Amino acid sequence: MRTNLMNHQVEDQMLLISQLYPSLCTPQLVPGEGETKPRRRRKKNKGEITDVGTRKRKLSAKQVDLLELNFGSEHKLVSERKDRLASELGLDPRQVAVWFQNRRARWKNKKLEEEYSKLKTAHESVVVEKCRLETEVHLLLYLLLLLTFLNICGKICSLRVCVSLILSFVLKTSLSLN
Amino acid sequence: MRTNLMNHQVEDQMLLISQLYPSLCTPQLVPGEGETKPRRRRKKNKGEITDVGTRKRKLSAKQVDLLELNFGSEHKLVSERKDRLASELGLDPRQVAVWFQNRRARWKNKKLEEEYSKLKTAHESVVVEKCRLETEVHLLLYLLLLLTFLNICGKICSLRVCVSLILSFVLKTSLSLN
DNA sequence: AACTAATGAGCCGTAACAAG
DNA sequence: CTTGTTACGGCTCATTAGTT
Repeated sequence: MRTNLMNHQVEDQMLLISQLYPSLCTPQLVPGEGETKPRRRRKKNKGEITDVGTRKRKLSAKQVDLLELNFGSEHKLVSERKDRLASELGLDPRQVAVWFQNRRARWKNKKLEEEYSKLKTAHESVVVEKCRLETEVHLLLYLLLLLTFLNICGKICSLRVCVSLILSFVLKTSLSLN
Repeated sequence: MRTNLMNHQVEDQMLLISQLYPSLCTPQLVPGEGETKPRRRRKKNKGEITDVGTRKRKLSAKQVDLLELNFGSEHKLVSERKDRLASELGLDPRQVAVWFQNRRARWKNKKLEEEYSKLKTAHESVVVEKCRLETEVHLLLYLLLLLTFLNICGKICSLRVCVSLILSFVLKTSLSLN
């Protein structure tokens, strides 16, 4: 709750104040008075010296709105539209052109930022999927190993069965021969 | 930042400004009476673009070099160093502070760009690896299928061998019994 | 001690300009 | 026009210092 509440409409009042009490705006230039205690309660309007020279450096919200509207429909600016806008807004055509230039630059930067965040999310999702695939590969390798092992075991068992069968056959025949 | 304040004063303060920063004072600021909005150094359409002596809007290469040197050693700026730099460069301390602020902003943007390109390369490599893993998964699935098939075939063959063995055994015994 | 206003410094957004 | 640079206004935060 400070001077930041004083916005566009208050500027004129501040201007009036600064005109009525010009000494308030230049306290540092005359610091020799009242050195005893009154250090506090210096003019609080120090931040916005909306003097005659500095008036309206920033465009008003209404002007910006209209400019944004026009920018939304078309980023480029032909001189015809520029002049029309300038007269509508009460601005210098040069100011309108500069505003559009800066706006385009800002838009470009914002675009880049968007690209960055998009790329970031895409990257993260791809990383997640890569991890998933890695675990899948590990699982599949394990399965492959297991299956091979089982295959070998099966072969061994089959071999054992065959061997036992052959042995029993041989035994039986030798016994029967005896 | 009292000088910042004085920058916003009315015409009677302009004398002070010009005394403090004669090289920076733009002459069109002094007669700032009829200008409604555009207060700032504005004179591009005036005939006296050629008074280079009073202009000096851009810092000289030498000044920028020294500033860059100092920025390289330390991005932050304590008031002591700021004042020293300002006196060394013949600049307003406010200008030095502003320059460092802008330089930090530029550095930040550059950093972001670097981050972007780094992220991009990382993203691309991860995408490549993901594709590799996908083909690997496909290959492993194929191998798994093949091995399972071979396993089944092997079992069938083993079964056939066993059956033939058993059959021959039965035949032999029956023959020997006969 | 708690409260509160003033102040200083930093960051952000942006106007204006300059150079290319 | 685009890109880069200088400067300013507004905001936040931490610190300081007068008031209660």
